[in-house]
Amino acid sequence: MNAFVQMKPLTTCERCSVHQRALCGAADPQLQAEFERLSHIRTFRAGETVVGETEEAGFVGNVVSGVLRAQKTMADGRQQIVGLLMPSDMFGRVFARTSQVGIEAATDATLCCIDRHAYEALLARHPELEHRMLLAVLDELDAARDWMLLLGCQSVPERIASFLLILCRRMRNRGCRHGSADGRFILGVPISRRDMAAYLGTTVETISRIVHEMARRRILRIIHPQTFEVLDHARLVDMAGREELDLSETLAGPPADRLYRLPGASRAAQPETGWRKLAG
Amino acid sequence: MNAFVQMKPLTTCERCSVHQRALCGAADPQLQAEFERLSHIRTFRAGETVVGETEEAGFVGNVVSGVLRAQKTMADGRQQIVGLLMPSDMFGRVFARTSQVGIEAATDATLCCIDRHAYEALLARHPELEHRMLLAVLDELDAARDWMLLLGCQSVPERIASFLLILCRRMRNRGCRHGSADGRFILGVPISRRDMAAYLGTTVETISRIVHEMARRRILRIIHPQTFEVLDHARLVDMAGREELDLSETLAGPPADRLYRLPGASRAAQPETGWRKLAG
DNA sequence: GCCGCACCTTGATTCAGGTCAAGGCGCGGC
DNA sequence: GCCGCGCCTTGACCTGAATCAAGGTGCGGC
Repeated sequence: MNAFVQMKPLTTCERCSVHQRALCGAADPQLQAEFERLSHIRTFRAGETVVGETEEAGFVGNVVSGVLRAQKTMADGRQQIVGLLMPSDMFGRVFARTSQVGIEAATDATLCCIDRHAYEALLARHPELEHRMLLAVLDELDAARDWMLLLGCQSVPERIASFLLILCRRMRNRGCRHGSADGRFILGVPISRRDMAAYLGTTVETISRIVHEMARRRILRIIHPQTFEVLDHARLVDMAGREELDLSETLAGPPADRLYRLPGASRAAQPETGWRKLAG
Repeated sequence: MNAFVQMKPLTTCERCSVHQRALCGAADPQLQAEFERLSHIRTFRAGETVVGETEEAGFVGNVVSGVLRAQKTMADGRQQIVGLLMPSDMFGRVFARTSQVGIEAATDATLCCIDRHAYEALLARHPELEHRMLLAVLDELDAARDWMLLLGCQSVPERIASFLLILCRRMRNRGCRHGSADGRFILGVPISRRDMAAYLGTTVETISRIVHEMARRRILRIIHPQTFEVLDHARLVDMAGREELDLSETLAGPPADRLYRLPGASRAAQPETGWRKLAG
């Protein structure tokens, strides 16, 4: 495409940092104009509630910057974070009064919001948009099931390693090839220990202990409570006990067409405990 | 509608027991004819694999009878069941080579199968079908997140009580007002202890202990390892620690517009242990 | 009937990780 | 600077549930 074609000034949406990744970015010009007209930017401070768990949200939207947590709370206050929403991720529940998932800002955040009913109408008028939405929701469902495996089967050290690897992958997928320019891999964790605990189904104390043990073993270095340097990626993968989280091929070059190994022989094998198997 | 209108003989699909509940049942006549032409019935014996976890499934479909388990397996053999599929539920993953979820028959099962690509083509040609699919997948996502709360926050006794309440609800939703005619509530658990353990993120031994303890406390009666009589529904709800699983209103009559209580004061409250709080 | 197998139960023991308690650290406000 | 608060860390201790180890039970096959 010729550069001169773009002489026309960019619209607000076209200048949006997540426009390329979000659903709205794939829309045709007419639909984009509708998005432009219907959506508006809202900002939230860390800790503010975007959508209460039990309230009917009037709007849905996309994260433009910052991180949201999607969480569920039990009557006695126990909480589980069921998803971390990063820039370009959708939030909110269409076609239902409520999904019983609350949305809060985990960091200061900028959101692109759109009235829920207006968005539903848009989906009804634009099957291709609804199709892309279906693909996105199917991916979310896959991710949720993956997290069920983590919560149901993995030890806490394995969960922490898996979480860090997923953060690594997300960073890489968003184009940050390394966290730092000099080839070291700096990993920023965008949430507090408390949120990590609520996401991983554990406690802040246990996370602190395990992260420090990982530092003692030179798997990572703690630069700051929320900033690590990954020193030994291979052992991090080992620790996660889940080869599909291995990123080595994306570090080394383009991914080979992956070969998935068969499940282990025993149907009810026990975990080789995180620490025990990594003699150290 | 007049009975005479139905003089025309029913098609195979129209005679299908899940036709009313499944996606295909909502289709217009022309689309239904396509379903009729493209789908075929397959049967599986308990334990057989419908779709391997790592293989590309050529087909998707609906459960007609029996129960399937959707599961994920780690390299060392640990397994997590991420969903139980009952009659009228969909299985399989459209628009992806694989979703890393295996499907196995938990009981003998009859499935209505359709070629995946044919189904995708159908979705592309029929936006109203795709819309209904989106609604179904959104519901599945809600359910998956609910299960994440169970796995991440609840004690094993709470999980078991929640599971039994969910089974009660499903039975009721499918129109079985009581499990038995004489007003007693008989609950058939359609899966083995092993599958319950893999679904609830625990072990068969722990399930056995807790179920028997529940029997000792007269919360339920064990008629058979997979058949219980629910004796004390209220204490079962208490034990689950999750009021939204309460079915009393559906037992008593039409649901009142539910009032959801606010989350507890403390953000990191601890569970009152299943047994302790039910002094017994 | 009897065997063999899969599934379930029960008891003893262990241990991962939660709980409780006590600081440390960093940072914003005054 | 100094205070106070929120967040993180660390240690001691406890316990819920996993693990290990026997049996029991029911059922299909022969």
